[in-house]
Amino acid sequence: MFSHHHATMAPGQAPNKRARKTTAALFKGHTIDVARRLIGATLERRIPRGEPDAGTLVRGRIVETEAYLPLVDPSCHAYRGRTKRNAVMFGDPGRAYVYFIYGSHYCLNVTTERPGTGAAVLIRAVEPIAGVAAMRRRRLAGVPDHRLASGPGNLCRAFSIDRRCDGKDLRSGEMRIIAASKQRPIVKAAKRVGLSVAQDWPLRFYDAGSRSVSKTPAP
DNA sequence: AGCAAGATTAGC
DNA sequence: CTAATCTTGCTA
Repeated sequence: MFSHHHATMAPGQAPNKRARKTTAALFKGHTIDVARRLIGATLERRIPRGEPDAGTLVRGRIVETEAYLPLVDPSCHAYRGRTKRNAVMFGDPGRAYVYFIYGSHYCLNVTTERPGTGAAVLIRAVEPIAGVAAMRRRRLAGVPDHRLASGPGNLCRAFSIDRRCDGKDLRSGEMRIIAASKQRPIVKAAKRVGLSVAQDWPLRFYDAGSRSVSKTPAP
């Protein structure tokens, strides 16, 4: 079916040195920089076997993120130390940290900072690029294309992301993030959503020109 | 073992 | 504005 020279290369991965290098650099540096840099990057996922649309490549352009800072941020899941749930936050950067919330939703994060330091960036919304039909099948009827993966829970639903994805390396494989190759969009900052502490910290970043940015609750 | 809270969402 | 829904982590 696929003929790759390297066994670790995932189907659909560009065998391009420059692209790989840029992608590796995506997760380096401070959490806030990573959060900004992720705007305009591509989230890509291959729908797992045994599910509807298995094998389909689903893709979206990241348009909204939130930074959860190391050490000083009381709203960061790592703030009160390492637990079973947040363990991957304390591991290597560039991994998926996926958690379950409110009894029904998953949220996808990218781990940041060096091993031993817990921090992450929440991916809040992507603009669908490919696999729109597969996304739609997972979502409620009547949702317009541009809102299929808008909001962290909706995004995970559309991309079939759940706790099985926790700890996965996002640089390659069936779920990965590819750095934006061309120009970066205008990135604006705002308060993070849904918090009870550190509510005013301007650590939410979004593409001001995208319709796929999530609708935020009124202040 | 029991319990309260939660990085959300859809529906009224 | 609020109910839904259940895992996690903390306390006893």
